[in-house]
Amino acid sequence: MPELPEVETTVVGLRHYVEKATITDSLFHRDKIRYPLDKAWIKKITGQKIVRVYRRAKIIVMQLENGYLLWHLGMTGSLRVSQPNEEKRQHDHVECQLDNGRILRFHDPRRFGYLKWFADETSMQASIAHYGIEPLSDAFSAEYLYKISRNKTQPIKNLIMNQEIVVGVGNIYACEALYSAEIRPQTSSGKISKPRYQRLVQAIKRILQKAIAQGGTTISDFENAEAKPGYFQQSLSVYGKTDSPCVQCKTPIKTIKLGGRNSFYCPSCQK
DNA sequence: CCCGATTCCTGTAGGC
DNA sequence: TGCCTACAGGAATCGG
Repeated sequence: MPELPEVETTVVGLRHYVEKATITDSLFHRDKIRYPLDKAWIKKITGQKIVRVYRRAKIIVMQLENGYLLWHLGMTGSLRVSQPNEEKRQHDHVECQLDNGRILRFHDPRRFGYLKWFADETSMQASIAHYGIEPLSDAFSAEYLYKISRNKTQPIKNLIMNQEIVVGVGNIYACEALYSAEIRPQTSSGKISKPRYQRLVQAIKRILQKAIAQGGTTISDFENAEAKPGYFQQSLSVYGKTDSPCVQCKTPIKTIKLGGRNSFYCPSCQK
């Protein structure tokens, strides 16, 4: 599931091939993925140079000369740059031909991802205005989480996965960070002390940074801009490890459902 | 306001 | 071996 590290890995990989390249043609192979793909966008983006590529939350933003393309990878999406001679694959829903010969391809078997086009910065910004702060910024601190969580009974895992509070943390990294911080995922966020939030914030930042350095996590679908998998799955301690011995204490890893999502934790290490 | 349930979707895994 | 069902979940939306 693409979370912040996978999106960041994709953006860094894309940059080299697509920044300063011009879109010469595009193909939409479906009427919609998560949201409708408007064929009128093709005319708008043809002939446009890709000025800049960056990440905001789990979104890949491509600034064009006359607007913005926003890509979301959803659950199983990837955005890659194919060589001119590479065949299109099944589930490649969007293709953009670039003037350097490469082809930008959006691949997404489950189609939870999306592409949106905006004509100006104001409308683009409005569409992402609900997003919270970036976890790798200085604004993401123990003080911030402590303050925002007072009087909340919501489980801490749900809180840190709430994209209106902090962006980019999904199921995998939420589980891993809570394990590292020795906090059970179901703990009431309002009952967590500031020192424990300090541990959690540091764990989130450290794990996200390490995962970026390892090119993200590939469980089944994720591939980077060059169609290569990540390596962070080797460093996972609890995610997907139901009944496996905890790497610290050998206690079997437990699974519970929180907010409809599987949550993995060590009942001995995490309190 | 806040919570959980539902929806979108297909590849994969497990049971029989 | 093959068929069927359950499950995975990001995020928008809906209902209590």
